[in-house]
Amino acid sequence: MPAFWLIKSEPDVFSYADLTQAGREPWNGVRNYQARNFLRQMQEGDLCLFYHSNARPPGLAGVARVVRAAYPDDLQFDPASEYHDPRSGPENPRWSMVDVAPVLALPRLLPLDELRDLPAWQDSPLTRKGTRLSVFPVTGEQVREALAAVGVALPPAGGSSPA
DNA sequence: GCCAACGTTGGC
DNA sequence: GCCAACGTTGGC
Repeated sequence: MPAFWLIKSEPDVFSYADLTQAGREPWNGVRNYQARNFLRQMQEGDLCLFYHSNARPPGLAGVARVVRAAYPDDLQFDPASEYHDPRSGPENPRWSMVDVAPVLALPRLLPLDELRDLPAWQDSPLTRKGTRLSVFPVTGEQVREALAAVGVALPPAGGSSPA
């Protein structure tokens, strides 16, 4: 039974369309412990709602799938990277990443404003004021409601099974 | 271990 | 571009 997550990205930096084009992408650069801990819980096959933050409007753009579970984020070792962490070394990697692949582009962006109106989204790090967490779990009901709002169903690619 | 200063996130 | 909220850093 796959779990469900939400991952944020600024579309100016990396959009869902970019993921579609890339086919697969390491989800690197996460430098927050709570988000990292969620990354480490991800399993291959888990589905991720792909959220566009710092966008107009912000909202859900697509669904992605975890295609590789957590492994060390290579950018932390790269002095030239803005994500370099001098406290981290190959023997004591501090930061993790997963690989994700596109599953489904939503037929239209589902804006944050509409998400706020959905019953299952009343209590979420996304809609809670002041929360900036960029990776967190969502419920199956949240996924179902969000997809229903744009007229699509849970993609079978995630391995969702009937009850 | 406290806490002020600072940096970042992200909606507006 | 503004700014509220929050995480991290570092002096003590």
